[in-house]
Amino acid sequence: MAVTIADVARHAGVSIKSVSNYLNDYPFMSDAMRARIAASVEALDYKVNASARGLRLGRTGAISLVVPELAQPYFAQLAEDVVVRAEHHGLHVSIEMTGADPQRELAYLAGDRGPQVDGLIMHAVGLARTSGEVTELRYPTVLIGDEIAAEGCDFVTMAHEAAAAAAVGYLAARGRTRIVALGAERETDAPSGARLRLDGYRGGLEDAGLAAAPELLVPAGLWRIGSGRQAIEALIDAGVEFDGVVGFNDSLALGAISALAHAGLDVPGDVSVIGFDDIDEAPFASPPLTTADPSRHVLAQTAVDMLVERIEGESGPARRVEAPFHIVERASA
Amino acid sequence: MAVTIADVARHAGVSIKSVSNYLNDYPFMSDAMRARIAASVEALDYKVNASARGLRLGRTGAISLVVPELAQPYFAQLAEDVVVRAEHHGLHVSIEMTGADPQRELAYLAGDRGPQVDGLIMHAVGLARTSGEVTELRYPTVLIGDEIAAEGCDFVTMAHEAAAAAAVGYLAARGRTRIVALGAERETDAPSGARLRLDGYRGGLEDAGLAAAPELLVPAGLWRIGSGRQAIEALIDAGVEFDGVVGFNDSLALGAISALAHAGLDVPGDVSVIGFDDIDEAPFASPPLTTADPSRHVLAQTAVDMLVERIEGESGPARRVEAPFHIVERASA
DNA sequence: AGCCCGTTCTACATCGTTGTAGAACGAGCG
DNA sequence: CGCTCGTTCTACAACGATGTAGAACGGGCT
Repeated sequence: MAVTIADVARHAGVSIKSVSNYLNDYPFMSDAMRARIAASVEALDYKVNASARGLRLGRTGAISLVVPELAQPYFAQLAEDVVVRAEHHGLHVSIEMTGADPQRELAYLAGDRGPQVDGLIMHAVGLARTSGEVTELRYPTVLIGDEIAAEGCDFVTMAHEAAAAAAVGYLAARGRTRIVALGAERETDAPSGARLRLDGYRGGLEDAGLAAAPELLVPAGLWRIGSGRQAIEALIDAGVEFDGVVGFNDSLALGAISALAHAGLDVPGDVSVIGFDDIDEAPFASPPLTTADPSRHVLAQTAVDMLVERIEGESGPARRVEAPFHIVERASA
Repeated sequence: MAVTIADVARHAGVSIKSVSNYLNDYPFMSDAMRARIAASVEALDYKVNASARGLRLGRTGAISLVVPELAQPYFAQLAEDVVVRAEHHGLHVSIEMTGADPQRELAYLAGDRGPQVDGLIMHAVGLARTSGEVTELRYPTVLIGDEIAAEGCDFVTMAHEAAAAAAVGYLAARGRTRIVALGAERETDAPSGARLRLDGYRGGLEDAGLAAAPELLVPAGLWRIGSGRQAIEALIDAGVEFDGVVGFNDSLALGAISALAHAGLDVPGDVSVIGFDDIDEAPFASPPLTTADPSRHVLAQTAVDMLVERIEGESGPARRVEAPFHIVERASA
């Protein structure tokens, strides 16, 4: 049986509450008592029981981070940023995966899945593509990246549209005229990140005076490197002409580079490629990947900080923060 | 205030214990009662309080996964495998990072850091390089990857040595004679993965009748793509001749490919590169990365399953499982 | 009828912690 | 001396769930 606060109290010859006070840095305590208790804690190797404390305080000291897949570099790196920032607030992070399934995303928001936590950070991509309203929220919640129709929860989002437009502009300025949108989805009304990036792509084309061509709108399922590779291979096989690719994330762009290299095409000689996210691997691709950086660190940090404020009782209206972006110039475009 | 089991009982007009029985699928209950309670649970949107249940049962329903960095693809993908397998057992996973710091690794093992959980899976790399004995274990623990001197905890490890030797053999069979060990550490007595891979490298060299050369032993700090790139750039700058690289993980190997491409060297024409891990990105590098696959999925799955057995009371002697490896042939070597 | 037994339900104690209320103490004041 | 006040400590209740013990019931047996 684990050693409890009562064991420590007995060992130190003091009351249970005094031990509790010691553990919680209660200021009105003699140094002698503090020392006695410290010695007993040490001697018995006492550790507080988080369940009991959680029950008493109504807090668990943990938050959930819900993402589609951890294996995607962008989400893994986001998760690392979130874990580090949460630790800064003394919180632990339980990580859950949805596979971009809207049902699962909903279940996490409603608290039907996942561990009990004090708050939730979710990067919803499945739900963002459907247009239902989410009303059931079990915990203080911060949504990251994509926006969904949900009441009273904070958003930390990125400049999907402006960044995508800038990426297209970047390619157009370098003389590219047939630019693929890699990751383009079928139409939805919901303002998902994917949809906004597509809007930005269209806007960028228009700004540059380029014609839109439906065959250049290439969907890619889950935005993994393998999907990007397959999609571009298929495009080449189909004989579609193109001289630029905007990958809607870096994994897709890296997949495109892989497909182009395989087909014997030069990047950026024959085709320029630009990505989105600036994942850690981007500088090391061949060629190094030019990309739109939506400030992942800022996103993660802001999301955690906002969530902590909510957990601590902040009850103002729902907030919306948009992180800045900038184009990181490398050699692929 | 959240709705409790007592609220449900009152609403349904039954005792608290009956609600508890319902929630725990107690078999001796009339269907009428079951239905009444189900309706009340639904009506009040009742969710069990994990802290209270945890306090009563002495279980939290969560395990910790402790890794050096989540941003490294290998650990991210391992984490995904662990989360998926844990979910299969109804467990949640809290992820912690150590930055490979032995002090932090120790603190997690001793339960001085991290949330309260039912068990711990750790990929220790800092501790594996020191040779102290670890005796304090707070939870049932499974160590993954590297072995450390710890009493009574299960290991799930991989064929570090044999795989590294096979990788060297693979390059040697293709006529490579000056083979770099990328990720070689300074000597330690502790049988860390890094050390075992180096031993395997040496053995492979010997088997192939090749001479060892100290300038081909290249350390790389944290095994990230950037470290691999830097190390190989420095090697080229120093004028060291080599025609093969064994990356001690895939990120390092990918960094090597990046450095070689940057220097205008052809892979595998001028230099063959082989990695270790078979991360998801390996097939999509230019050229696709040949690598030693230590069966990451098996590792993760076995670790979780063994931990679950321990949590459920299995008390046999410490076990040691070694996952098989095989070389995945692609184009980089 | 009287008994046992399985089913169905309830009351109560308990897990380990922290908040509340208040006791005991000495110092400072009139 | 008697009072208040701040400090230091203690006893007890409470958080929300589950295990134990046992009550009440009806059916089947002798």
